[in-house]
Order: sequence, then structure tokens, then C-alpha cells
Amino acid sequence: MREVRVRFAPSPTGALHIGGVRTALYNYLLARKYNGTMILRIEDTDQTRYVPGAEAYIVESLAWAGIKIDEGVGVGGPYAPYRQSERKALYKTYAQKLVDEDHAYYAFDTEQDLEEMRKRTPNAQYDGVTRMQMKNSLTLSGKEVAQKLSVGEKYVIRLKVPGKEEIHLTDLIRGSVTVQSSQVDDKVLMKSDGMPTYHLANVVDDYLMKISHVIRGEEWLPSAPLHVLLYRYLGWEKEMPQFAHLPLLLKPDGNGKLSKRDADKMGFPIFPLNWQDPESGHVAIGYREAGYLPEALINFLAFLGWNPGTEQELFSMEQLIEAFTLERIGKAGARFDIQKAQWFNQHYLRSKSDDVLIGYLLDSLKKENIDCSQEKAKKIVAVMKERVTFPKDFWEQGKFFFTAPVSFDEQVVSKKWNDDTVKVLTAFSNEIKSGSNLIAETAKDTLEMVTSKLGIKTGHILQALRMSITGGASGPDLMITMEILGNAEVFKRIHFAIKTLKVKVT
RNA sequence: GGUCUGUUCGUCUAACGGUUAGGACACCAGAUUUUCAUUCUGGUAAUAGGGGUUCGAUUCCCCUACGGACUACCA
Repeated sequence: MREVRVRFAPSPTGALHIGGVRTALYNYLLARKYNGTMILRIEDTDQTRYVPGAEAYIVESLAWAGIKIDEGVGVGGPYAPYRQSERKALYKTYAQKLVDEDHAYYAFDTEQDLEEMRKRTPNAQYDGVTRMQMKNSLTLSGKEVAQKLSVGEKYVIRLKVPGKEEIHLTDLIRGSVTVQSSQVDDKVLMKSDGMPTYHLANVVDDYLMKISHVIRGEEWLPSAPLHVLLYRYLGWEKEMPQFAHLPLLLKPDGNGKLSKRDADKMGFPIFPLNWQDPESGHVAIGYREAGYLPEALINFLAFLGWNPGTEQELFSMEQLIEAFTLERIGKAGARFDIQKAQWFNQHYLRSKSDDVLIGYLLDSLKKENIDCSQEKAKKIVAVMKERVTFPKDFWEQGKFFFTAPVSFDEQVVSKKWNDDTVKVLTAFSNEIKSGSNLIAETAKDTLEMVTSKLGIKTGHILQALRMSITGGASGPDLMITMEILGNAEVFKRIHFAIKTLKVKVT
């Protein structure tokens, strides 16, 4: 097998889509598995769609996800530059070579010319039959062409696709694909602004950078035959990389590929990191900011379209590298199911050390300007650990550890708040008020002592007690919660509840 | 419309001619938990349809249906 050199080649037109992260991941896994090289190339040949900040965003996203770049933008390498806009002159020489060898030609058609051509021919495309009706170096005399060129008239260079030929290519995922050349149009190779199109730049760079495998989204499959032609005419067929066209990520419901709109609608991120649209200023939430751990996202993404063939589902990056093969990538598009991502997240979150978890809580508290001792944080994390999916849950589901409730769960109030509960809670609070430092066991003993004295079942008032302390109907172990809060606070909260709720009851 | 491509539980998928069609997420039920969650146990649930080939098709071939991608001087 030849040296594995793969590239991830996004264009900096905005935030990196989550599907792009998966494409990058598969490239990376292959590179690592075979001790190859992972290259990041920026395909910024469309100056009209260039978005400042997008490149930096891509670099940061990959770094966060744990996808390391060996060569390319940001790190450099032997085939620099890795930004296509900086390689502009290169493409021109290859386009010229194609023209010289009669595999490409100049075309001077205006937008209007093209429009008219499309209108008059059904299923129109610029190809072997229509090109003879157009303004190009195939229909114009050499003199005319030279004249136009010297005057500086705008032109593009188009590939001269043969009329009747079968183009074969072998895709590592889809097997052999055959296309009739008559179905391929004379694609523009060089645009009138002097920039190459994707097709030319991609092929030239993949060749020059000695790319061994082109792993990209399925949307490129239809143009792959064109690329094969380009390799052939440039004389690089022997060095042509192997292709692997990845199945697409589909909407969670309905049909079509996953889009930002679906994500917004269903309430999950579609970008790895927060992305602020430079025009609208609107910020789209990222996986990182939503609380997804990179290892969870990676594990989740890896399984969208690939599986190891065993029943193991939990994989670290190292394990993925070990297990990954292109052969085990599926053919069908994969529906995006955020619930599975959450499950992975919960798993990876729990496997973090207590210190890390405590750090999450402390981070949240810092943002809220709340002080908290290490010991208290440790206790809270211990009791909350089994209940969280995201780092922020420690704070969001445990706010009551820091602020007393101001309102109470209405269901519990209507169902469980009655004279008995008030009786028990009053007695209980008085009991602990004077007692020594509250710990979970004594809280429990005290509560049972009070209820048995009053002849009321503990179970009946427990939810009311929780509600008076936390405001909610469910939460972590109540006795431990009270221990963390301490006598005085518990007493205060119970009395506040009795005071405010009495009005509602009677 | 044309070209390419795909189709196994609701979802991600396993089974590369012979299995009671397996696993995971989700869902449901039971147990544990004085709540909720966790955890444990169990359960519901799929080969798109029709033809072939074969002793035997989820698996190979054809047709149909339904998806998807592409069809720009965008990538």
C-alpha cells in the first residue's frame, strides 16, 4: 500500500458543518491507522463566498475535536502553501497545458449566451454537441481567439469532454461506478476571474500533494468521473488517489440532508463551536458550548455511517484508529439522532474524575458569581453525578444548593401540601433547628421520629419536604441535600414554604 | 426532467447463500431507589414490493416503488 496521505479540504464559507467534522474524522482515522499524514487544505477559490474568520473557526474546531493536522494551513509543510488562493498561478499552468494538448479550450460566452443555450436545448449542458454552437476556441478561428485574448476579453477555460466514452472509477465504498462521458458536461476549469474551479484545483492539489485517498461527501460522486478525466489528461492516472464517497448525514425526521434549519428546529447544534454570523451577528450554538465532550461527539460521529462489526460501541479516539477501516463504512445515508449523542455524552461525562466534575460546577458558579467551597462542591458533585448529561447540569439541576426556591412545583402543592405536611414540617424544622450539625442519617432519623410521633407516614410528606427545600418535585437524595444545605438553611426554607403556601391552602 | 446512488426494528446498525434476523439508542414493563434519575432484569419492534437464480435468499440478478445527491464561472 502506498503511503497514506489524506486531506480535509473545506472551503471557508462559514462555520464548519457537523458532517464536515465527520468527514475530517474519517480522514484522520485512516491517516493515523496507517501512519499516514493528515492534511488541511483550504479551498478558497470562490472569492465571493469567502467569510472572514471561517478558516480560523475550522482550525479551532478540528483542534477541539481532537483531530490533529500534520500538514497544511496553520502548521505548514513541504507542499505549502495550503490555501488555494495562494496557489493561483499553479492552476493556470496546468489549465494551459490542457488547452495546449487539446483537452480544454477557451470559452467567451456571456451569461446571456449560456442562458439562451439552456433555453433552446432540453436537458441542456455545455457539451460535445452544444459547444459547437457557442463562442469558444473550438468554433472561433485561431486569429479571432488570439484577438480576443490580446484585447483582454473575459474567458473561461473548459474541459473538452469526449463525446462517447465510458468512464470507470472504483469507489472504495460504492464499488465500481460507470458514467457515459456524454453525460458529463464541459466543466469550467478556470473562471474568468483567473481562479480555478473546485474541480481543477482539487485534482491539481491532490496530485501535487501526493494524496493517496480522497475521502469526501457523497455529493461529490457525480463529479468524480470528471476528476478521473482530469487525472487522465494531465497524465497522472497512475498517481490518481483512491476515492471513498461518504454517505450523507440526513435530517432526523422527514427527508433530505441535515441542515442548520433542522438543527434549530429540533434544538440541537449543527456546528462544533459557537459561530457568530458576521453579517447578522446571530450566534449559532456549538457542540462545545452546548456541553458536549469532544470524545462523545467523536464516538457518536464515528458511528454515523461506520461500525466496527463487533458489539462494542464505546470507542476512544485511539480505539477508533485501531478499529477503523474504509470497508466498514456503509452506503446509505445516516439519520442524525441527537438522543444517541446525548447518551454518549452522559457516558463520557460520568467517566470523568471527580476533580474534573467539580471543576465543571465551579466554572458554572463562577459565571454566576457564586462562591463555593471545595468541600461543598465535592459533596454536590457526588450526589449529582449520576443524574447529569452535560457539565452545566451540575449547576442547572442543582441551583437550589445555592439559592432558596422562590416558587414551588404546583403539582406537588396541589397534591401533597396539606395540614399533615405542615404539621410534620413544622415539627421537623423545630427539631433540627436546635440540633447539632445535620448529617444525612440524623436528618432521616429525625424525620422518622417526627412522623411516627404524629402518626403520619413518612412517604406522604416526603415530596412536600423536598419541594419546600428545592422548589421542585424531584432531585437528588433529599437527606444528603439537607446535609449539604445545613440546619439553618433547611429551617429557613421550610418556614418560608409554610409561610407562603399557607395562603394558598386555606 | 436527466445522470448517479441508495433501501434490515422509530433511529444507528450486525448478519459478506443456511441465524429463533443479533446489538445499541429511544420506547414500554418489572425490580431497586422513601421522589425523580441512575442501576439491574425483561419486553415491543425490521429485511420496501414483485419477479427470477438456488436445495435454500436479508445476502446474487431484474423490474417497480420510495428516498438521496448532482445537474453554476459554489464548493
